[in-house]
Amino acid sequence: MAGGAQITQDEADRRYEVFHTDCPAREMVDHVTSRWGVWVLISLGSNDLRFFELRESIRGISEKMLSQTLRGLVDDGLVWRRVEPTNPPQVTYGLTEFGQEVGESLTDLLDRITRRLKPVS
Amino acid sequence: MAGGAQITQDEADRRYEVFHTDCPAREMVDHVTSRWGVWVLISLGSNDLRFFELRESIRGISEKMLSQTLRGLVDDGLVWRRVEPTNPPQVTYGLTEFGQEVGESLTDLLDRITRRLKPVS
DNA sequence: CAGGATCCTATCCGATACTG
DNA sequence: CAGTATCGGATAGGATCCTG
Repeated sequence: MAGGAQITQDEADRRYEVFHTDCPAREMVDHVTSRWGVWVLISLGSNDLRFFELRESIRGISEKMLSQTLRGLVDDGLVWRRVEPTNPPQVTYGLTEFGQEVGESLTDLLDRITRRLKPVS
Repeated sequence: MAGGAQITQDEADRRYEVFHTDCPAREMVDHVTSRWGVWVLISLGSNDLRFFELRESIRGISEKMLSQTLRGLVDDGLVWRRVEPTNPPQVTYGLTEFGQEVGESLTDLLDRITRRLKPVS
């Protein structure tokens, strides 16, 4: 901070809106950064996955929370859902364009943290 | 996904570790993406702030959650805390180097979401 | 396989009151 | 100003059982 962050009043105003309780962006961020949403979005970043694949890749998640989280992300337009009417049924999830954008940020966040925590590895 | 994400087995293995329940990186991500942690880190990204400035800039946060969140972030090494022994006392918070890295990712995430939600503004 | 429904517990979190 | 302490309600989330 020493240098002093120079921002215009306009930028400050825009930023301030975001912190308002009923700001739609804030709500979306809260969804995206929810306990399990983060990991679903990161998981789907590298591959489309089926329900059980997600459950197995995200250690510790319950089926209830996985389906609940997925439903929320689909509603938010971050994740798509494709049902194959086979027997047994197959349901695949993947990221929409928006979801990919968001997922990249989250993966970047994870990478930065991982790098810090394991300097040598 | 259309292009197909090519990752090596090594990369896949490394990524997999992260999803393990007791992975330290995962715990850190959970802290960072906590309900209020996100907004504290983003707020401090542009300026060091005092307690009441944070409380006022993050609409809807209670004093309890603010101090609790700050304590956690300080413990994690993301935020520093400076006490001026004046009367009345002044306490200032700011981002450590690590906190700045993380904050940048979060700000980037917020920007992407904001841009999506207001295509024209 | 992919979930929905139910029950129940842990915790989050806000409101309020109090302290240095 | 910058917190802490306590209480109680809301909600997240796990376990289990059940279904198409």
